[in-house]
Amino acid sequence: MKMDERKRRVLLATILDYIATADPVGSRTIARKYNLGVSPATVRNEMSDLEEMGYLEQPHTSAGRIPSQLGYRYYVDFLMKKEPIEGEIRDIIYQTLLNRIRETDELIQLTSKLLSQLTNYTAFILAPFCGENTLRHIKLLPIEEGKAVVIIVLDSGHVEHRIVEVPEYLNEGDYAAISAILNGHLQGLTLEQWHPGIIQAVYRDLDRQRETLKQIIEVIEQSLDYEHEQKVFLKGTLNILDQPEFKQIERVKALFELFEEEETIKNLLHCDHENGIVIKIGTENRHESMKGCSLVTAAYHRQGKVIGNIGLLGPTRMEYSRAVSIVELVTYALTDMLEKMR
Amino acid sequence: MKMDERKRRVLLATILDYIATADPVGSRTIARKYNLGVSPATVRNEMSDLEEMGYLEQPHTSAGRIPSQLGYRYYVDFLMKKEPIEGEIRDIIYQTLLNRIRETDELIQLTSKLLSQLTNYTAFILAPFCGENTLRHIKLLPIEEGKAVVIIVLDSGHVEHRIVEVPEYLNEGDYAAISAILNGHLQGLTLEQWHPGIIQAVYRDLDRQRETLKQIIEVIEQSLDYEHEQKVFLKGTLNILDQPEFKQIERVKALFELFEEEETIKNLLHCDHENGIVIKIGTENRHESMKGCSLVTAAYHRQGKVIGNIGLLGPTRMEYSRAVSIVELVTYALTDMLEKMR
DNA sequence: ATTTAGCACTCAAAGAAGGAGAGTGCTAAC
DNA sequence: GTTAGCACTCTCCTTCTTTGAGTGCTAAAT
Repeated sequence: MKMDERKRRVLLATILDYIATADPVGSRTIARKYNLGVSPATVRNEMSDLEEMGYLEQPHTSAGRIPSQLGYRYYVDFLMKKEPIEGEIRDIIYQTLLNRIRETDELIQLTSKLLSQLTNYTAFILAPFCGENTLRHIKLLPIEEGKAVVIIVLDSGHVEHRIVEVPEYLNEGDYAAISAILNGHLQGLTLEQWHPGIIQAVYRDLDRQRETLKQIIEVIEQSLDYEHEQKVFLKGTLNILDQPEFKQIERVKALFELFEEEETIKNLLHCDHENGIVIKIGTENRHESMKGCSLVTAAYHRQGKVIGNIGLLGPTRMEYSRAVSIVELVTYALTDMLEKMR
Repeated sequence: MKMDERKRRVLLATILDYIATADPVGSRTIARKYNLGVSPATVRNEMSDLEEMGYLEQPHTSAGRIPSQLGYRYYVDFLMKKEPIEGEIRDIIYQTLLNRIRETDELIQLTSKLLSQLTNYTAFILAPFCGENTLRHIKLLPIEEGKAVVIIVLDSGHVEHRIVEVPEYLNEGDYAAISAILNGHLQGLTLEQWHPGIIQAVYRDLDRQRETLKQIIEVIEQSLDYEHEQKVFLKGTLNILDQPEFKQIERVKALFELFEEEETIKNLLHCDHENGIVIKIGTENRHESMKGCSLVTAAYHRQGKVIGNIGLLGPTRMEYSRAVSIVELVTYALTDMLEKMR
């Protein structure tokens, strides 16, 4: 069977109506509301064809039709028009974010909240990945007898501190010496560039403090490694509860449990964004609990390189056009803001 | 009407059975399962009396009885025996926590997770409050052109860092000078002890860097103030979904929304713990969304002073005896751990 | 004066029966 | 190719009935 213009119009009308009402759509409704200029009977024939082609399905005979996963896919790929987003929303986004470009984490936090509020779906953001981290600067500062804090400054500009235990007899000179030696050996290196020789060189230069050095090296390692991990920000989970397809607690629970698995979320968001936004519908997400959910994902950039991802999760019946427009807008805004923070 | 021994036994049996099954309890069940040595008819009379006294209620005539809020209250105050907790659980608690006494936040995080896992309810912990924070030490370190990090060490041992923008022309001497001046004026003071004179003194000593100082003073202020705020740790929210009383999405949503209001949670947990554990049943929590929920709370101490609270939230039909025992155990363990961390 | 057996009564939950309504598929006419 | 007409299907809603658990009351037993 071949797709023709009228079939496309019927499919589009069915999908739009179902997205708006969540009720199976009948031939009468379509003929009346979406003035196609044909009678319900004709629409009926077309719908029957569309069902045979796999784009529509019937919950049971004598209910209307609902879009199948394939139907949504066709819609998203060929029929959907991007919703023109009012300048108002663009303004809201920029105004909300512009005042908060001090700390990356805070910015991401805010962006994900904004995204979920604008759409009433659930927003994910993968925090910016700054490539292999190299160590710019280390400093060991005393805080009290037996305790010190290691300040770790990464090349990305990220700063971190960790508390370590140190011998009580250390004096100011010792602190300075330890800092200097660590800087001397480790500055400018990524974790991958470390090798036993370097660590041994550190110990050789200051063997008296072997125990302390060991601890510090460990926290630096953790820190380089940790920053290498992309944090996941998640907002608007409760929006799910407003969707009629999530009336049964079991589905909600399954999904919420999924939300707690960071690794899974990352995998869901990591896909090929060469050509911009990617939409994954229902089982395309390859995850039992995601059945009935769609995910709109995008990537944001720095200097032309992908550094993080944005995701928006809703029911398969989600308002794709609006979702895509807003995700796009938020992605641009975030890219902008991160550029400004440099 | 007077409470007598047999009434108490009937009430206890009803409550225990209802807690175990979540089904209204009939006279037959009680007479049979909880061998009181009397016939169902007698039990029926007693139950009727207990209903009149307000301890039991009927969902409808010809259902069994369920405990009223007052019934639970009587149970908790007079009938409940603490469940003897096996040493096994004590061991689990200590083993889990002992390896993690490096960072307070991590310890609290882990403790709340543990509490929720052991009980299958939702666990809250208010992070330790360390009294008015005084500033022990400040240090300003350069990180890159135009950026520096302020390291703030509080008297509680807590360390924090914040990034500030600085003029690009600052040299090493300037950094040292700024650090020294700030330390000189602000060391050992709480936020309350700050006054305009002190701030002016800082500016007088280093007026050239007025802009930088202003920023730094602001972050110190934030930091002292922020640490003054008690963070709320929340774990096991999804456990709620396993309870039959939370079949309707609306109730779940109301409760989850409550969970996002930190202030409200704090108010719920802050109550008079002079005599140990406090149990608040249903509307005793004075919060619409908490209808049908009970909260077992406790306080943990340092040097005899309350520094934080622990809460466990379940349905009013919760296993109070087990909950209380475990909350008690976890509270002791946490107090212990924090003592060791000093 | 309690306790208990007996029995009528009540009520929710579960099932059965019967429209109503929305929607379909097919056929025949346009 | 399109459409009117019509029989048919299936869910949903309502109403009715049945079932069973559990009660409350009364009168007899202890």
